[in-house]
Amino acid sequence: MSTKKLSKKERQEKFLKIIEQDPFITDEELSELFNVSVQTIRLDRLALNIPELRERVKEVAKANYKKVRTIGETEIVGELIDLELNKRGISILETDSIMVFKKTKIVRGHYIFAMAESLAMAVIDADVALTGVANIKYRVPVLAGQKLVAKAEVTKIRGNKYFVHVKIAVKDEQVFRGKFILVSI
Amino acid sequence: MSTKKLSKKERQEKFLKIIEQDPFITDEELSELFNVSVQTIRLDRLALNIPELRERVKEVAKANYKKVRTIGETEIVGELIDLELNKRGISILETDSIMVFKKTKIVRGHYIFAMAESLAMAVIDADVALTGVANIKYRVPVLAGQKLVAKAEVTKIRGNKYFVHVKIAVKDEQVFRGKFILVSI
DNA sequence: GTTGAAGTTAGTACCAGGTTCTAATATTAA
DNA sequence: TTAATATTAGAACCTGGTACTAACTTCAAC
Repeated sequence: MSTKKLSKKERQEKFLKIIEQDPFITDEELSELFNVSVQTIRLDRLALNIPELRERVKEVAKANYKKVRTIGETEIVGELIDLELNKRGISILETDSIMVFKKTKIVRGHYIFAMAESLAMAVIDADVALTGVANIKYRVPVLAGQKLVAKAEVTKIRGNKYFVHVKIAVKDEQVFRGKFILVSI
Repeated sequence: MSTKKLSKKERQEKFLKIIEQDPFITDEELSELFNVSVQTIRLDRLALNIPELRERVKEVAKANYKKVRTIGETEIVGELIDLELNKRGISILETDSIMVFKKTKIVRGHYIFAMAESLAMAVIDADVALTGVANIKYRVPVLAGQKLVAKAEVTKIRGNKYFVHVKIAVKDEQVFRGKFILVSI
């Protein structure tokens, strides 16, 4: 309830910021905030092409629901396209802008790591596996939008220890390599 | 629209799974799916304590709104609680159930890796840094709910290369250690 | 000061996806 | 067959809107 009234322009500029910052705000709350009628808020939303509360909430929910399912819940980061158990496997991952550092647009290392690690896990024929040791090297920065191709190869199996090499490339350029020792439990 | 009718019990068991898998489904769609009336669906929701569609969507949105800000957008995974640039840093991360493998409830390696890597990056006094090489070891599995404390130490600086050791512990038990070589650009 | 356009407010009818309640009808088990 | 359980139906109400019409305020320009 800011007491002084802003001009239409000022209000609409602030509007955008507020909505971005808090998509969960109702028209009524906004009308109190700006000290204008609900109808004015709705005209503003119309002018600024901002969907109603419920649609905004749904957008946030859906956008993030996907994300949880890619780096959170699914058992593999990237898409498995070939697999020969205990021998080799290939997965691909389309990088996008949510994976990057804002400043540099370079894909954050842990996405690449997650891709490699989960492929290494998929490729070994064990019910449950844990990464024991990993030795990795990033060679070239990856930019948003580039398609990563990961190839994993099982090099040695000793008891419940699996030695897996993973190489990730963009086109023909290797951007990452890592050696993993996985332990099945 | 499964043609055969299930018993109340069977229906309610399936109900839970469906809602978990797709929180965006309306009562009407559910009623068609189960071949019962909308009222029955509502009684089921009441019995199972499942909130209405809009509340479910809001929950997903809110839960993930936070998460995007931790593993998606912010530059550091975990909470930075102490920092001496170019020397050392400490961060903490409360693990939760979305970070785990479903089967084992063990925290997925890349969360731990992301925590370590981002702390290593935070601790060096460079505008932008990339991980060049990392040498890591997971020692003990981490379970959901455990609080991770990461300590990073800069051991050497040579030109634009920074050598950082990161140790992560749960209480007094070390669960992870890693050596990172970061390159500033 | 008057006028006209832009900006704001008010009100009505309607919608989805519900809640809460009462009451009637089906199904099933004893 | 009957009692209990499960299911369906319907009415009134709710939130947070859309879409539309109409009126009222401001304020700048003449």
